Amino acid sequence: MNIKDVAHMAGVSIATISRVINNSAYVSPDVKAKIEQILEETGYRPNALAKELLRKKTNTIGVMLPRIDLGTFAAIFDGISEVLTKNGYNILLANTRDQKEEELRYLKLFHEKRVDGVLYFATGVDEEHVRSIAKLQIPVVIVGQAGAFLNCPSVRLDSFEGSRAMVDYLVSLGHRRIGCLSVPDHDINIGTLRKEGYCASLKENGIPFDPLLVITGDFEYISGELGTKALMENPGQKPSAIFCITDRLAIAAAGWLLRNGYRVPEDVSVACIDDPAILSFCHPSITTMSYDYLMTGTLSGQMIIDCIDGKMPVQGDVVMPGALQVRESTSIKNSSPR
Amino acid sequence: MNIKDVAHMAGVSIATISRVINNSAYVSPDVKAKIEQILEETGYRPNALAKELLRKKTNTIGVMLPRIDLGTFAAIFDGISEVLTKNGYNILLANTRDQKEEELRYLKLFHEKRVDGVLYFATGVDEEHVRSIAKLQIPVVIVGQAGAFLNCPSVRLDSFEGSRAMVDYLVSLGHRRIGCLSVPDHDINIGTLRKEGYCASLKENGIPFDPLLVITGDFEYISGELGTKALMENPGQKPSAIFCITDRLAIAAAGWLLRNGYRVPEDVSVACIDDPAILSFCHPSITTMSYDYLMTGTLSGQMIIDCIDGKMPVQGDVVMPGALQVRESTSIKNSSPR
DNA sequence: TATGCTCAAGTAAAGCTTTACATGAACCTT
DNA sequence: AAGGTTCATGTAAAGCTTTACTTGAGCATA
Repeated sequence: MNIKDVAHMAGVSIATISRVINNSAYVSPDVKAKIEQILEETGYRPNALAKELLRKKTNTIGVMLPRIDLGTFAAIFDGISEVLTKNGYNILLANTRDQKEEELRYLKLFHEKRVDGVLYFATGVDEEHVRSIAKLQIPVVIVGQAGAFLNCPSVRLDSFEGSRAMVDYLVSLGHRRIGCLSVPDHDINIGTLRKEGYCASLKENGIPFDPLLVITGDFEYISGELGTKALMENPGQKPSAIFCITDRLAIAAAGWLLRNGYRVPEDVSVACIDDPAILSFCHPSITTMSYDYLMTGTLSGQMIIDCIDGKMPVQGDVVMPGALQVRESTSIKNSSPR
Repeated sequence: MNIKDVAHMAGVSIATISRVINNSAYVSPDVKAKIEQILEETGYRPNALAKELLRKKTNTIGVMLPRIDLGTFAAIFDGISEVLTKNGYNILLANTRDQKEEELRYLKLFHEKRVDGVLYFATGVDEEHVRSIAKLQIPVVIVGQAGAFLNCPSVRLDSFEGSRAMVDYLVSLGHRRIGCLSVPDHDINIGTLRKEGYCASLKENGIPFDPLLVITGDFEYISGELGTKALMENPGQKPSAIFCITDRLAIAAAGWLLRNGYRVPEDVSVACIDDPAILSFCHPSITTMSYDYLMTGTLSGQMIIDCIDGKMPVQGDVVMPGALQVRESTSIKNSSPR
């Protein structure tokens, strides 16, 4: 079923059908009524491929992100999809599941599908990626934590500052031995800046960096459990607080501590970065650095639209500030630990 | 930049370029080498719109789901995207955020974009939706909890049976007053069958249904908190166990109880349906009915591919069984409650 | 009545690709 | 040497839409 068939049924030319569908020119009332009836009966919908091929605009944005199942990414994505949808754009989602090869494959796909723009949650970034993205020749907005690059506008969470502020807060509670559950930093990723923030705070506060206090794992719960175990079974002095570079690690850390006879926060304080809703509702609720994820999403969505429309965004790089959320999982260092 | 430009640069016809790109026919080595070099230099990629328009196949699957930020949906989606990607399909994601109007809009979009098939996580289903879907004239696979309809193949979680088994389990622990945190059932949705399972178990076990024990909210944490509060401040006899129709409600329920001086599970047991990873790692870990979400996703992905390929799936309707996961949040009813 | 204008609808091109069919050169066979 | 194959590449159609331009009817004006 195409526009030609409809035209044939109505006994008019295809141009007239197009005019009725798009309401783009005057069509006499009786002809219009007849065509509308046929459209209704047949359920005909114009072929977007043909239209987009002609117009050279697909109204599609490629969204590349590493893991849609992480609460914070999902929340940002929600903001993105709200704005894009409201402005008539659709989303071609590339859920790379942290696989770099997939990113390159998807970049090719974005190119072939002629998306109007790309929202890029950077994870592993190297020369080849940068070249691939540049080849696209279309607007790109960087979203998330990785540093700005590629001369693209970006919306980023202030991970470094947030981490530093959080560790500062732990120090202000009297903690000096502060464990850190982190991730490998072979690529620019979410964790890198956060670990740097941790280090910066220690330095400012005159606390020597102890490599035994930093455990490197990944973003999964199990890593939080294993990391906490490693910290607490460390032959040296146990930490009185654990700083986790993301929420899942903190939940698992608190879980392991409670399950192994430690009290949270009386014996060990737990804090992290990122604030999915769960952190407020679990027990103990978890002290964290919260960012406005929905806003992060809507801003980046708006930014890519502006780029496409040729309006250079006034502010090229937006840095979203974190807000300290003090909850039940942190307290003043207990001078007589159990 | 299009194939014509490349042909011009290489001094050959567009057909030859196409043959090199698709490796679809023999091209003499020297010509091939030259073309490949030009392709590399220019970064040219063929326009998928034109190709798809010609071939009448978009290699795109429309995936409609109510909330990508729910852990279980995200997990199923992960399975879907794994299978589809592996088979050369792309995903046009419709994240409706529980809005029915959005569903209709997206169905139209799927039609216009000429997706090859649709994976439909049914939420609110009515006459108009059924008609709209039928109009698509393409394969549809129903995913999730809602009952089968539309004569489409489906992959569903056995919500009714899972809920009944869970409540049976609570009864086997000696619980007779079992609260239920549920959701409105004005549409066929996830919650409907689960509440029915709860009722069925009570009936089988000879426990009278008490409407005061059923609290209707929504899928958010806050609902779990408010619902638990309502149950525990109920002037009648308090429940000794709370059955939640989904995970977030259970986490919030446990949180509220612990925060208000109740012990879990000694004073009140908490159990639910759905098993995102968090339920194993929080404290207390939560007894639940677990489904194989990844498999649910891969199966439904495979099914839509089979439908597109004209292979009718051998089994039209797959029902995924639940597996009881007994964890820390449930225990034998305490005969002397605090 | 002849000219010109407006209106409603039609014609055809462009957008980019794949591929069936066509072409011409080079080689082989008898 | 004539005819037949094979090979390497070119030509052109089809897929479906939007829209600039064209057409012809009907009417108004001088």
